[in-house]
Amino acid sequence: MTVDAMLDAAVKLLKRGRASSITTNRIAENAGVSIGSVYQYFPNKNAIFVALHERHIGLVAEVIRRRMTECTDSSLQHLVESLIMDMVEVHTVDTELSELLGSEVPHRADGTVDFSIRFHEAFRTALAPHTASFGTKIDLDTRAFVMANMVDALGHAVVLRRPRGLSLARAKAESCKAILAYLAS
Amino acid sequence: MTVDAMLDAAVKLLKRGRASSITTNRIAENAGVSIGSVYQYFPNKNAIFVALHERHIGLVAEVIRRRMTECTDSSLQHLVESLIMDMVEVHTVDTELSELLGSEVPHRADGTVDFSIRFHEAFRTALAPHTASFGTKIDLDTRAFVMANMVDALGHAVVLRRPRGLSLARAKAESCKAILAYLAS
Amino acid sequence: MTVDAMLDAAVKLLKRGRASSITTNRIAENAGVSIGSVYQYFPNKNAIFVALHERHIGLVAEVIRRRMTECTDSSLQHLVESLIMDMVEVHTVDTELSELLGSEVPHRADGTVDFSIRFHEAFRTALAPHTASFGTKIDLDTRAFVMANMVDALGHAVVLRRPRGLSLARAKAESCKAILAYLAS
Amino acid sequence: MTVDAMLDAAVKLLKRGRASSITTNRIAENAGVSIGSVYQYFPNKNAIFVALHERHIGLVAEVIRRRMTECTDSSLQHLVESLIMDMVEVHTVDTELSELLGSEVPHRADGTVDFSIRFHEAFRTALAPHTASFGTKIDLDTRAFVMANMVDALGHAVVLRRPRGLSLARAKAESCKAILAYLAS
DNA sequence: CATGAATGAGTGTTCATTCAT
DNA sequence: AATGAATGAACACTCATTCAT
Repeated sequence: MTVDAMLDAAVKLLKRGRASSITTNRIAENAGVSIGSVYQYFPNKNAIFVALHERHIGLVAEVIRRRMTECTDSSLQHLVESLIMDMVEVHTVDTELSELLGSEVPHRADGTVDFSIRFHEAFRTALAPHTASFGTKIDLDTRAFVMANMVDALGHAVVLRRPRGLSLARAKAESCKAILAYLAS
Repeated sequence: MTVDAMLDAAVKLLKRGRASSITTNRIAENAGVSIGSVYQYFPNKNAIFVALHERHIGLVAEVIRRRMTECTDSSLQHLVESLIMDMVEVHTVDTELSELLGSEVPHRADGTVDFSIRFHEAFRTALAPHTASFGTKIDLDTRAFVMANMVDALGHAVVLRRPRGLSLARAKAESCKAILAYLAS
Repeated sequence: MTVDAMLDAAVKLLKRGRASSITTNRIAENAGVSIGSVYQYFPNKNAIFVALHERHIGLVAEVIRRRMTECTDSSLQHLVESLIMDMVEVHTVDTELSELLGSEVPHRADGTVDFSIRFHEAFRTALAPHTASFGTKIDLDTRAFVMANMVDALGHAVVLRRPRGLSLARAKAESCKAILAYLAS
Repeated sequence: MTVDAMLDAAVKLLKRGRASSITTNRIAENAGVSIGSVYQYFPNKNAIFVALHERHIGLVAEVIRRRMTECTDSSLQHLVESLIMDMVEVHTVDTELSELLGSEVPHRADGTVDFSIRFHEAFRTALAPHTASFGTKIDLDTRAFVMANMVDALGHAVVLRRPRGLSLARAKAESCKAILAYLAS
């Protein structure tokens, strides 16, 4: 698919240099198509970045959504562990890209929305069956808000900012522990 | 100070448009100085962004460091509550700027380092006196890693991504509860 | 050819003002192309000057080389007279340009090499058949060196620095006489 | 003398980089004075180049003029040999500078005049006593024109463009031979 | 659909020059 | 006289975008 070739080219360039050094012509060249073709599929340069984000978020969304329907009847612990596992996996496939999408590629005017906001509903729904096991009665929105942010932040940090000396397995386990501790509180 | 006028001009422009639409000439114009003067203080455009990050991080760093020395003899709860309060306060002063610095201003090649990495040592030191009250014996590095990321993520989320319906006070309290729950686990 | 239009525009500007007052944008404008097109054919401004030199030197080189092969069997006198004639002719076509290329257009870092060095081999080869008629036995390299410099210097001077009162014909004749006198010595 | 310090600084920069990379600020810095002081002595940048040429030409002029008055009663051979010696000496003191002044420093709008034109009168006067020894009766202007150009061209070439394999002494001797051969013809 | 030469507004940056101190 | 911060016009060059083929 041509579009994917272009996005891949953009990713390749993103990894090579600064985001600001990416040009539409270079994307075309790296994708093996002419610059004209790029503009057949994208109205402008920014649309390429939007598509890049969307491709990445789409991946995350699918994984998360699938896991949540899968875990409808599972324990809270299983749900949390699965989610962290998924997040780590998704970001491990292409660690560098995950980092770059977060830090280099502009995403304000993208219409791109933050993880915790985008998946708020999903987290709400997933947590609903487990309200009984919460330590205190707190409305679901709040729980979903805190949990989503923890999953997002720890999922990224475990892959991208883990201090040497802390193994991946331990970091994942610790993240789950933290989230579960919160939910149980 | 001329430098500050330039940084303020950069912030002003950042709030108006896209980061990529900022030009050195516009910064000069908005700062009320000539473009030549900008280049007397900054070697190139990127240095302005670096300085912008540094000014912000410097603020955060000072607040955090001060609080941590202040809380040497306080309870863990007081430390955590103070930190969250500080983080929220720091990002409330200029919510929009905080958002922008995170999402729009490039900071990979800046040499700018992530919050949890930058303050890892500080968190380690601050947690050291409290190991006794941890639920399980886990090395300090791990605790500092998870806590720093929680403080960072929740501090930001509380100010910038709080769903309507969740008050600032509740969000702060919930964040503290989450962190303390983790430390106690 | 677009490239030639650009070089011609550069020449035109060179004649109008100082070399340092030439700008790439003005070259584009005068050549009737956009600035972008200039950079499609030249990597930078200096390359335009290099090309300018090369176009001129190419002309000289062709004329000289052709004459030398033509004169393989001619007398020394015929060779010298032909060369001076050629040099004068080449610089008379565009006297002003010749002057400018020597005095205004930078040519150190061009990789551009001086006349006597560039054509040293050609002169050596052309003189080889005539060693018998030299007054003294001096190695060819030395003869070629002196002769090349005389041809270059006098060829230019005759066209560009002839004092009023000295006709072109007389100046040419005198130049030939000087060179032949040297070779016969 | 401050002025000389500035000119020396200009020369130093000229040797280091391209002529176009010389800036008035860098000249000031290298001369150990402030940019303001540069403009106390020179009305603009070009005046610095003019002064540079004048300092160099002044040297040559003095040497030549002195030699010519000294040689009023000498033989033609002695005059020629002395002149070539002088030219070579003058350019050997600072070979690189001589090269640069000729090829890099702009000198059209300088009012700077070419060697053969500037010293035409001097050569005329110096040759006047020797008309008897010329091979043919040719007017002095013509003789002066050809000789001046030969002295200039060969004087430079001997120092700056001598092929390896040709010693300085041989090159000088050959140059004299060439000039004398011309005058005797 | 694809091409890629051409476009030209706009960018970061330089540097000759000024002038208040 | 000397200073050097400040100036800002002007420059070389880039790159998103178009459009005739």
